Amino acid sequence: MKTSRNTNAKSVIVDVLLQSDSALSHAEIQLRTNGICDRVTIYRVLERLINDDLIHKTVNLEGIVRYAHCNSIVENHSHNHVHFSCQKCNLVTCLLTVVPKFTLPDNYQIKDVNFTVAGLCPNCI
Amino acid sequence: MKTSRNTNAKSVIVDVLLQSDSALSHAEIQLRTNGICDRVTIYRVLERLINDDLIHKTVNLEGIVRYAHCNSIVENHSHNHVHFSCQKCNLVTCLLTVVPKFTLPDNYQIKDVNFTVAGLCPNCI
DNA sequence: AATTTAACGCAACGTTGTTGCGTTATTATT
DNA sequence: AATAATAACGCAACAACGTTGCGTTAAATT
Repeated sequence: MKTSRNTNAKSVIVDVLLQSDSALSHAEIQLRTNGICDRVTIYRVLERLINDDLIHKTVNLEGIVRYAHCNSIVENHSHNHVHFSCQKCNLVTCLLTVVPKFTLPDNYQIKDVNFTVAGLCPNCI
Repeated sequence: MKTSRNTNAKSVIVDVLLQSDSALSHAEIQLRTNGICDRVTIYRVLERLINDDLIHKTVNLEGIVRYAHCNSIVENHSHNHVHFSCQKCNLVTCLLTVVPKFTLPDNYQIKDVNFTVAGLCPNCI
């Protein structure tokens, strides 16, 4: 069985995400890790962290992928909350309390979800 | 005022989208238009069609952007329905009847929305 | 301390999307 | 129907994003 090892790159990237209160793109993470590792490594670490369920991935309306740390306080947490993408300051934030309600037709099997709402955040109104 | 002209590329691309019952990526549209125009033109036409509100854009969990024709039957239609992205057949379909309910905290101003649910569609279960 | 193998760096590549510019063709006007 | 204005086009070039292969490094286990 493949075990996930603890490496410098991994812990630094987790820290970067923990310290940020908005979701970060690969490029933004690369900036904040200050050349601690290769960009390919960042992609691979992010993939690993998603598998470990330490972070989750979200996509805004332009197709830009960002990553956010998971809410580790909640035990069996999921990622079905709304992500708000501000069109002015460009920050993407998790609205952990906003969980949309919907029901799919029969015979659809849900595995994952991405809810993004774009507009103006309170700071930019 | 800039008016949107009717061109061959535009009508062919609209037709391609009308004839498809799933949302299509730029690459998929390019294939189906069979070299009728340059790939840059496709991007520009798609942008125009979105402004004309003839099509809408959706992004799946991997950040792949796709386009779907709008439901022209409904007058003041919006695009707040769920898009289902099947992880097996890779088709992205509009579930026009599935409109999630949610309420944002105060002082958020919604401009646009993207709801994507990934999993297995009825054909692939 | 030695072994196993996950993780890494580097180079290379493919895809996606954008921009500038000269040319073409649609639409409006005469 | 001919002319004028300009939206749309093709082409070339480029930037950003993401992936893969391969030899090397360093965690974790024995």
